Amino acid sequence: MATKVYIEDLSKHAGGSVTLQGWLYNLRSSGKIKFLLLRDGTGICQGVVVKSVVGDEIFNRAGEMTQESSFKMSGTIRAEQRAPGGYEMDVTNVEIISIAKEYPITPKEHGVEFLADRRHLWLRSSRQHAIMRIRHEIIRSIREFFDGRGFTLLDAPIFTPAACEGTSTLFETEYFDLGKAYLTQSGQLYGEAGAMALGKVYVFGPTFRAEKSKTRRHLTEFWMVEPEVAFNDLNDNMDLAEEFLEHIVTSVLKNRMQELNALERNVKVLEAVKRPLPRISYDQAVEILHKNGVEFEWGNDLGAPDETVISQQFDRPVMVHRYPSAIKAFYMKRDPNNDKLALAVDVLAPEGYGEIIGGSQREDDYDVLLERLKEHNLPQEAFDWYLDLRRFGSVPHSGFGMGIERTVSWICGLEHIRETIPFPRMIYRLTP
RNA sequence: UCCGCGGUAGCUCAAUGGCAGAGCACGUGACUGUUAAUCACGGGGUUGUAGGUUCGAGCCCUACCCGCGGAGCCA
Repeated sequence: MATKVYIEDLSKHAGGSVTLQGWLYNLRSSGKIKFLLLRDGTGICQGVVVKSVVGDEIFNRAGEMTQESSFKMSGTIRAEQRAPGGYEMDVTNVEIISIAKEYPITPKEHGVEFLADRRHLWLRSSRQHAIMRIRHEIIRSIREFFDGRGFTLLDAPIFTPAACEGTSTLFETEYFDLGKAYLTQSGQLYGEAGAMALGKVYVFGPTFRAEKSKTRRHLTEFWMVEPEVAFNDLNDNMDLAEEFLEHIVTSVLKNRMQELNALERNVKVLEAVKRPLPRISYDQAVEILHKNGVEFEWGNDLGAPDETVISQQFDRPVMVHRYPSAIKAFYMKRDPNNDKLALAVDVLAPEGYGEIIGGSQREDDYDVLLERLKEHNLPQEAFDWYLDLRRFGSVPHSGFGMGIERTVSWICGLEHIRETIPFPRMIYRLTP
């Protein structure tokens, strides 16, 4: 048996004799010559099986395989201009591992429900493969960004005793003798505790929202990365966010161009993501809406169609800051120059992908924060530990949260968020 | 929760109230350069469920089930 190699490393083995292991992506036959497309998770390579070269037994064996049968093929690697990957194999031997039953996902069109029901198989398709590789690159670059800047990863709990923004959107479960527990909808409050301990932290994990949303932008379970930095004000926070986004997009362009091409993504849009990102106030955003003929009343939150209109004015993500405090969370600090505004910032992705980042400078004054809790009718006991952060050496601090799946959706240019995560959880989907 | 669209072969979809169809997939055969290969032949159906109108319903009506998209909410 020749050396076992992966398809992504084939360029190092040109002219060499190797073995590939994988699954049959497709088979084309022309009488005395067969073309086997082997998929191994790193790429797809075509093996050319010629009857007069391998003999009847191996030739017929190759023809027995069905789509997604697992097998090994050995032979010589040759540069081939016609091959999508640049190389193909002149096969000398084929070894079947397992013949697949009739595979439901053919290289033709399928409907959404059909594919979603077979998500565990759908992941094998080249398009899903490309998305998962880009998702991984995004996550890798996120960790690289923070790890390279002195941040400490702080894992927040998933079971929480109370809501951080009200209970209506929380998944609830029984927790032994301690009553109800909720699945976290954000690790932020714990991130703030971490920032007071370690200065610069990031929380990275799954979050849960029981919103009955049924759109292409919503999951009930999604991943969020949430940096929190002591002594950062709102401007520092925006500086961090734009440097962060630039780093992620640059990394994907550098390391996953092949996958972006497989998705037919227009990379010009991504190449434009360079600092500085435009920063506009909520007031300016409202002006833009009015100029574009959108009826919008100051004080309302921006809806998805409003965000699209605003983002279409720019060629890169846009930061909208200083929203009306009435529509923002209790922990956001008010603007000292205008009590009606919160020191909040949302980053809107281009092309109508909407909000991918939401953040703020946090309220650091004990008395003000206590007042906000009361205004929002939140139970003070549940937040006593959080108030401690203001009792014992409170400092200005800021942070933001970025939704991984919306970011993947935008960078990949996808129609629907369900393709951005291996096994999506949505209001009407819990399987597979 | 509300609004809109849809459900016909394994898949994607056609079918003026009048014989249930095509492409792909699958099976058999042909083919030494195929790229979602091509060509020939073949097997494949309780038209989402229940009722109603009609000489006759995939098509019209009622209810329900399921799916998709959007709004609100949010990342």
